[in-house]
Amino acid sequence: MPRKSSPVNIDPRVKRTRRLLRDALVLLILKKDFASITIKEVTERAEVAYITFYRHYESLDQLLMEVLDEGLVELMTHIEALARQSDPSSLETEGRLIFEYIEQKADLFRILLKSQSVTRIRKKVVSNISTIFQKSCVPLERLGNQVTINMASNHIATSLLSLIEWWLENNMKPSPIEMGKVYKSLIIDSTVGAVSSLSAVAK
Amino acid sequence: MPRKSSPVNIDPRVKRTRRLLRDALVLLILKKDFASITIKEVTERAEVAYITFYRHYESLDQLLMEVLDEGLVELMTHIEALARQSDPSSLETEGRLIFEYIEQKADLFRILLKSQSVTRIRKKVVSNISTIFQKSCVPLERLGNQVTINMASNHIATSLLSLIEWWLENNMKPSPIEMGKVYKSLIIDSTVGAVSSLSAVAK
DNA sequence: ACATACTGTTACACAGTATAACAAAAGGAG
DNA sequence: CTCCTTTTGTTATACTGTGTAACAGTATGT
Repeated sequence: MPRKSSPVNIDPRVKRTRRLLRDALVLLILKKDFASITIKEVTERAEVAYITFYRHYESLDQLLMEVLDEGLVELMTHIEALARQSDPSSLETEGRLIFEYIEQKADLFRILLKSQSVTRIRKKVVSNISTIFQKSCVPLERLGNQVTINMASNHIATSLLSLIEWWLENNMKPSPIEMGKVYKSLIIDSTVGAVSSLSAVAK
Repeated sequence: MPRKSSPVNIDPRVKRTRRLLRDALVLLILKKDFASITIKEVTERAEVAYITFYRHYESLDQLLMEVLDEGLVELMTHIEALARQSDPSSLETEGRLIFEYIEQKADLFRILLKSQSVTRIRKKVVSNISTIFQKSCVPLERLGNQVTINMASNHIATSLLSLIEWWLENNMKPSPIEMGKVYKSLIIDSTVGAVSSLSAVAK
């Protein structure tokens, strides 16, 4: 296993090999089911020796994680930045920007959602998005108890993922502008409204 | 492959073997990840010969499908029956009954949700629930266009699944009575409200 | 140009899949 | 109960993919 972190300068051969492996995996996932992909296939497509795979990764899962983390970090900072400016009047715009971003990176998202086969990844994504909304969605903090808030942010995260999945399967048919309205209405406003009504009953 | 359908009388040996294999798989799934389960393990736990597996199933996936279909048919008829009597005033009761049912069959549901690893199964479940709500949820039929209705029923189905998943992971902590309120407020009322507001804008 | 680090080739042990042939046991019809 | 059919068990085998090892070859940077 070549060293990776200590010196900031990574051997260009290592960089190249890892890029080849990541790209090969991406191409394969877009063509077939992740579960049916073998290490041999990846190394052949990447045109590196079979054993070279093991010199960088322990399993295909780990390689997949790296691929997704690459894009996921980017997505998260993007969504987080959008959520930070949670001006209620601009929620529709926030939604539009999310779906425009997805439109750009459609390939990555198809892979990410296909890879829900690997349940851990879905949970990680849900957990990340959930935390973001829990921190930034101001109205939720005031209303309701902790359990309700956990439930609500989990609801927002999973609903958003499902909506994205549905949208990609429908070939991104309603435009991002329309989806922005849907996002505001179906995901955010709905949830905030439900939490407040649930909390009102609790009092 | 022993014949199964033509005569209503199934050989008792076949019945026994298939039951042993199903039970063995269920026990194993509750203990470890489905992806790491081998056919050899299943046959050993079931105390049948290795090759006997292939005399009844083509793959572990197929066996898993049979196990889930068994319980899924039951769940679907249950939810459908509840949704049929969609008296708006009894939505809370409908929700309570769903979560009470899940409480009873917790093991089956843990397996079902763990098996989302097999993406096909999640899609099947979502599609089934989605269709049920699309048919029975009267308010949605009047409001909005077909795309919106598809999206909304998909939203209801995935949200319900996610909520069930969250509830099981939280050791079924808020009582079914509380979850009934959540179901009405967060899943149904929210969605209906959102659809009507989206449709109003469209006009 | 030289030591270092990475990559490629070949070989091997191992586990799981999938099939085949034959023997043994259990079920059903007369 | 007996006989024929069907199912199950045993053993053997080919195949594929995993994961590791040793050694030779190639690229990197100082």
